[in-house]
Amino acid sequence: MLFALSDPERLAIARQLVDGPLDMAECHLSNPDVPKSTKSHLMKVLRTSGVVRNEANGRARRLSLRREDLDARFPGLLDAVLSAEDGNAKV
Amino acid sequence: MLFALSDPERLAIARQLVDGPLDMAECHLSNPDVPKSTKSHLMKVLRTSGVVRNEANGRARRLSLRREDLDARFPGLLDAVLSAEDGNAKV
DNA sequence: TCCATCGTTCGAATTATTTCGAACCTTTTG
DNA sequence: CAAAAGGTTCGAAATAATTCGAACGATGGA
Repeated sequence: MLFALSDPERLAIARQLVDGPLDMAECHLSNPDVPKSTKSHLMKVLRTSGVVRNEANGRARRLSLRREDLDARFPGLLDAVLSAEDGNAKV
Repeated sequence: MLFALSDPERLAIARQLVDGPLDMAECHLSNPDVPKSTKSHLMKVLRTSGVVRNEANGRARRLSLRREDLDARFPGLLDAVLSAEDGNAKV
């Protein structure tokens, strides 16, 4: 999990999900030109590390933070990570 | 910082320093047979990411957690990481 | 002084991550 | 039904991180 969030792009994704689920297309990367396979891979890392959920939603994909699971397993960690340095710093 | 702590060995080192500074030789790795250059490199990652301090102490090296600095920059993060899952889980 | 101790740094080899295009799948729209 | 939209997966190439031995530096003791 720490590894998944140690990448700025992945951390930024997690931050976008803090206010509720988003369809993949609504999740923005810092560089809007990365190919979809790359974006998909970023999601996969977040997914396999247990940070996000990724369920089919029509032809889209609904992404959501796995808050409960994470808070249960690592209390305080997610909050600390997501709030760290107001989102603009290397974490 | 998250990256530095996302490695189990480095996290274990950080945990050993939570109760106070230690000389490098007193810091134990899960595998006691790793060469010193490898151990030194692990420390370097922790050092350059700002997690630990490493000052000369005679011919030894005194390692210490940079608690204040880290708590100031990432409030709650260190505590959450260090206490997560009682130290035995992948974080 | 000379030598052993405790670590660091360097470079090369290994291993792991990231990145991207192409092929593919499913759902929606025309 | 065909084609477009939205994503996933696979494989290969490029990057980055880890690992280790060897060479080095400083300190402390004989």
